[in-house]
Amino acid sequence: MRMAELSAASGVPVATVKYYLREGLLQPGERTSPNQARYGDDHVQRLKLIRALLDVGGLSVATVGEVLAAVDSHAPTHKVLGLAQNVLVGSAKGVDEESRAWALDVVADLAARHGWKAEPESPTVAALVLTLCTIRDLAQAHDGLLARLDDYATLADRTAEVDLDTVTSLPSLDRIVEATVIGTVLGDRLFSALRRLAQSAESARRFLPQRG
Amino acid sequence: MRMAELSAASGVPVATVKYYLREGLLQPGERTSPNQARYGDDHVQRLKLIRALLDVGGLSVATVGEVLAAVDSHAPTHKVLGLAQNVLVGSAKGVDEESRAWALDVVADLAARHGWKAEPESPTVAALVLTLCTIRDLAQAHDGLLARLDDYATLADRTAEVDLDTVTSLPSLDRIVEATVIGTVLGDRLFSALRRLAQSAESARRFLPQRG
DNA sequence: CCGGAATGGATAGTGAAGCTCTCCGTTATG
DNA sequence: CATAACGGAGAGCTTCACTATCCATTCCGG
Repeated sequence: MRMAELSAASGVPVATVKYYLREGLLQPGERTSPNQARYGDDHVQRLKLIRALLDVGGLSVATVGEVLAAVDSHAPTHKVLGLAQNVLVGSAKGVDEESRAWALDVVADLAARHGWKAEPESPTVAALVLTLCTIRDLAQAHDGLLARLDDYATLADRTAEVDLDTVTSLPSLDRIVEATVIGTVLGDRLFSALRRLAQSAESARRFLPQRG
Repeated sequence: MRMAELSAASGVPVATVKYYLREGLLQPGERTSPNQARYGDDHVQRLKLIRALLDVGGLSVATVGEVLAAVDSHAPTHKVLGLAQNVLVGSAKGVDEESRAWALDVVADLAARHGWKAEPESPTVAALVLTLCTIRDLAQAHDGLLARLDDYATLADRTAEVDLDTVTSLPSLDRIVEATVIGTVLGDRLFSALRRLAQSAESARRFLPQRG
């Protein structure tokens, strides 16, 4: 398969494929001459994954590069997931030390109650801290939301169980990390859409007059 | 409060405040002269909300403008939430008709089983359709994930109940829509971080050797 | 085996987004 | 009354994700 065919098979323009090659998102094809290369089905698959992470997952090209590099290097799964979480974080800038300490405390408590391991340096914890600080600063639904953190955490536990069931039901252990990345990034989008539909229905159930 | 103080109080640079004024995200201050204005605490609050939606929520300036306009116009809550969902959608371009029909079918079934109302034109359904089509196209965890859609939907129902509990526990009905927006946008980030931590713990529980 | 098309690779350019800078004439302030 | 800050408008800047143009080399149909 050559460039034009790869482009046709994946739906990604030739110029864009070249760009992904330059950025290291896509591994170079197998050389057949000093300046010719051949591509395979795995390149098509990889391109689809890249587009999914970019378009649906909303990751940046740089983040996709890091995630894919981690996937290819057979890094531990949790590390890859942490990188995928980088969607939003950017180092939690602009949070003052007092808020940060408070949030870390909240997270530590929560983690202890739910048997989680919350390392303060992980991107996930950073994201959580930033979100908690922002909620606190906005103050609107502050205590109400914090009082229900445990409820959310319990639901997160259940969701994670389903996530792991999904992943472990996969046949090929080879692409399991890749599938986990897909599940994580697209799973977030999926769940947030489902949650919105459920909110709508629940809201109607509570506030609209009963019929029937 | 004048421009410089507003900037100091909110942590947003003067030039950026002016930019948000131009874009209509922030309502103009109260005029004290033909070309002087005064700002209040609500402007500070609004600026914090804008930054939260931009930085943590990841919405675009244009989307924030639409969401805030909807909030200010006392539009129905579900409409405001639909707008906030626009984070990712962009019209679900590039999905062929067959995939689209399949996904709509899946969503309709799911909605029927869970008592949801899924209008095909809503941004939420569009987001769901795009995500489902992408998952199907990637094929990796395809059937495994689809087989567990109902599980996720059930968890989404539970989450929505907690969401509604949080919102209805608020005292001031005035800012309830605003609080709902915050809860929705930041709630997604919050839940996804919790889910990641829970996944990590669950993964360790299943795959690491027991200790103790 | 020859000539036009396609290829890999490099460099430069494009357009959108989100600010940021500079001016300007006016107005508050010590 | 000087000077600093103000509101407002426009242009400029930077980053990001592509996209377009070149070029020398290589493939491929006749």
